[in-house]
Amino acid sequence: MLKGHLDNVILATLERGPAHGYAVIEEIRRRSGGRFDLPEGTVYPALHRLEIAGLLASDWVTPDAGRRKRVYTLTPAGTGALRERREGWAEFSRAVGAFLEPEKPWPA
Amino acid sequence: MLKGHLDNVILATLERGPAHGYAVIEEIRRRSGGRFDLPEGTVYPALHRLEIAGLLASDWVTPDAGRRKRVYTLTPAGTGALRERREGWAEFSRAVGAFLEPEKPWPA
DNA sequence: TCCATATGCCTAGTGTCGCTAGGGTACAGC
DNA sequence: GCTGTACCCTAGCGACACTAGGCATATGGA
Repeated sequence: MLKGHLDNVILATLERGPAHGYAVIEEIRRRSGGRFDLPEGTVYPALHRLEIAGLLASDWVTPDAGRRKRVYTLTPAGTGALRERREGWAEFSRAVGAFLEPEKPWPA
Repeated sequence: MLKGHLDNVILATLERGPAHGYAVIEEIRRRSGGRFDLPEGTVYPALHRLEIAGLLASDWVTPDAGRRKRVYTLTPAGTGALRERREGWAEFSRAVGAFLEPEKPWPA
């Protein structure tokens, strides 16, 4: 469970270039060292949400070999949102860390 | 919003000693530098959940001056759970950081 | 040829979680 | 007396991600 940070992780994954849903799932699993093995029922609705929110755009691609794929690309709004969410994550993790990492108290 | 880490923060707060619900709220606000200003409707049900789960124990205290307070104490099970949750948080924040903090990739 | 597996997309329903919005009591200061 | 603060509680709601399904195409082995 990504506890509210699923969208951030998806946006960060697509920052490296467009990808279709299934590839996003594999990339997240790979890049997290297997920690985040997300079911499709989690990722596909999230991609739809992000597209409706204007942070992603999608195109259907029909390759010569293989199945049709829906390829998602980060929009400019998505890039901006990702930047803000990075800052949000930094602040959040620092604040929670102040409780769970006693050697790292909240900076005065 | 604490995104699934509310229980961890409460347990960590009570690690420093018993406290009643209202004091827990204030301590969390103080210790987070105002970042986590939790409504009572969030904290009280969480304390009840944690008590039912056996991680906290509570006693009603009637001081000479002032109102009755329900004071919560970490149980041994709660102390053990907090230790595990610390490790869980470390792993989680490292994994999310691998996406949102590009300078800190997932350790190989 | 047939079947299993992998690829690839999708949705309805559900449980958990934390918040909103309310309710109530007791004490202190104006 | 009235307001503000301390202190406790609950019902209901919305967001989120997961379960559990469905469906279609490509591929490789038996």
